[in-house]
Amino acid sequence: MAQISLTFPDGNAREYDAGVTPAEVAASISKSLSKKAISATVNGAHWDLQWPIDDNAQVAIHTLSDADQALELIRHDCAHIMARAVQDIWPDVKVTIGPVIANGFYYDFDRAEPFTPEDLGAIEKKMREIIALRDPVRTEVWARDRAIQHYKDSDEPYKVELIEAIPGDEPLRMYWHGDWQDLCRGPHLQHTGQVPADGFKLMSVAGAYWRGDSDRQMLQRIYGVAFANKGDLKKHLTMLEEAAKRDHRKLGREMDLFHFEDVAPGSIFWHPAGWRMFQSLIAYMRRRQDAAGYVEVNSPDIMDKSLWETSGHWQNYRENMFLAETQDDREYALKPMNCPGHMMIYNHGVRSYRDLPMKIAEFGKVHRYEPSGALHGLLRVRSFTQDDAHIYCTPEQLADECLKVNDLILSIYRDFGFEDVHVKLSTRPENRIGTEESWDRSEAALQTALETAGMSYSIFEGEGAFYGPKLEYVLRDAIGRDWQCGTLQVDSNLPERFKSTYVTPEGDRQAPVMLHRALFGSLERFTGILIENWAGKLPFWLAPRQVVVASIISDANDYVHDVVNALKAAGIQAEADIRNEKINYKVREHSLAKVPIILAVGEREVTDRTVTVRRLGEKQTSVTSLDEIVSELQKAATPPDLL
RNA sequence: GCUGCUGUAGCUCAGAGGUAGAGCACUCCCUUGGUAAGGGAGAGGUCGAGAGUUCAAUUCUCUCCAGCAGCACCA
Repeated sequence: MAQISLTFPDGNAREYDAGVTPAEVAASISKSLSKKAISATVNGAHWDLQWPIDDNAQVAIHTLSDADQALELIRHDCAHIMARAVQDIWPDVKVTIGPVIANGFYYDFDRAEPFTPEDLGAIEKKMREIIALRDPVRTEVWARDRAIQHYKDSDEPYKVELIEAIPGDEPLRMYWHGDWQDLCRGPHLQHTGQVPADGFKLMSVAGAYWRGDSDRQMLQRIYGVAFANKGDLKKHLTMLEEAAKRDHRKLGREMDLFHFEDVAPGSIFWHPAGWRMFQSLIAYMRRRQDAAGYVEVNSPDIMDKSLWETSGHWQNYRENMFLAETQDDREYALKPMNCPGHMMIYNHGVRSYRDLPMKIAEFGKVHRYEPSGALHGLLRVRSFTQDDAHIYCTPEQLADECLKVNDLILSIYRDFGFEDVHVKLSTRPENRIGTEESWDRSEAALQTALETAGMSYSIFEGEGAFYGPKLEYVLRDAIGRDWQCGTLQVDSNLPERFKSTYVTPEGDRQAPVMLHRALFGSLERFTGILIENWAGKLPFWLAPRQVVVASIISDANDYVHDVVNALKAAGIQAEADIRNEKINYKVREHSLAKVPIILAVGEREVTDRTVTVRRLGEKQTSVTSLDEIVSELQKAATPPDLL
């Protein structure tokens, strides 16, 4: 038998027979390693302990203390153990697929009756029994035909379909533990007992389409989370609780920011405090765009169908547009996008190369009939306000304009405390319009902007819009969640459809290049993200309510109004609370409403012209003169771009 | 849109085939209290909408509407 040389992480090499498995290698090193081993890395590939190694290789044996490999295997084995548990309890359930996902795993099943929350408990119990069996995991490579026949015999139609969808006739890998068997790429753990019995939890069951296709069978998906130990699981569950506490729908109610009604699903009723915050965002963005050379416009909300036919929206998105019925014979639609309106503004009159770049911005409210199941608080609504702008420029200006947008986005996100920003670059899809040269130019402009700015980005091949490539800006919030907000898209479609031109220095007419960009994206959505990011405790300049001045005794009520007036005169949002309640009561109520500053005034403060300051989250109070607190809060109320 | 679950007072929730209850919030009275709920009284609900079964439906059945979780979608 041929000899091969395996090199270990410490640099030492040893000779083995070709076809040796990592399990045998581990055994040759030590008995304890052989017991603890879970998998290996062979020449960079994650390798099952049972897979043979045929050539010289770099080999590392993993144990449960190698977090990356361990978590992947624990989660993957959990999915299989769950499927086995389900088929143990309900033998007629059909299995499909069960991959590893962030923090855990899922498995999709086909079963006529729905799984109930009680069922999840029973499945968990059965899983722990399987783990306790410490069943060895076994794997074999089967010919494709044999595998198909096997699944036909065992009446697992989904597995048959999966195999038939795998191209070529490469052999397939089968796995077993106990009598239970699944088709799987692997790798897997050594035995079921390596899954920590107290490190996983089944979370929920929900519908999911077979193969992600909404035209196909709806399956039942059971989600679970799994970690290396009980402590990590608990940490994760605590994080979920923390996220639930930050839910902007809950905070929106508690802080009295907005609400929804059945008569307008997906549309927001903004209350005074929420609307103030919303308007602060618009005011901020208006200043930033003004400074960056944008001009603001406003285009009609309802326009004739013919405009939407010209833009192409009618053909592509008619199902998702709100239509307006009127007494005349014309058909109108509520705008789902601002761009066609901006095209009309651009096209009104003759544009010269001297006018470019022309940056048209609008805080336009767009309406889209989103599928009912997609609606979610402020994050996915049917009518929302975009901080939308379109940049018309020459091909030569394109790269520079992309860079400018990128810089503006980053600078703005930084003002909101978002430093961790990732970009997704989506390139030309199969189904597209425009010349290869214009795609080359557009993609290069976006990529160059990212490179020049030193951005972290990933490329999504073929994911671009049919009219041009796009960037999507993803920011990470205070508890590590990612939110897609800004977007920058190059468009060679609309200028053509609307026959837009500019006069070149030579006196010719040429089509401008057009950029679509939104920085917050949807103002409504961004507001929701900010609420969740700050858990409702927004920075003072953005806080929906800033100051409550509360009287301790009714004799201080007049002075309360003096203080409120002084604050208001300084541009601070202040309210009086002179209700016939004790100060404890007032402090509790305003603290729960997350008002950042409570100023309490009683007999002493009236006499001394002072206030007692209580800051949200602090128990300690301090006494300050009225003048001092006004100037301090005035500074705190200044938006970051005006500091 | 699809699968499952849910819908009772402004909010959080209990309840039962014989037309409803709690706490908080609200109104009034007493209380003027120094930093997370002072006391008392009162008002408030076609039990999401419609239809069916029944002597009787808020409760059971169906349809619709809305919400929640996920999937699909997101110009």
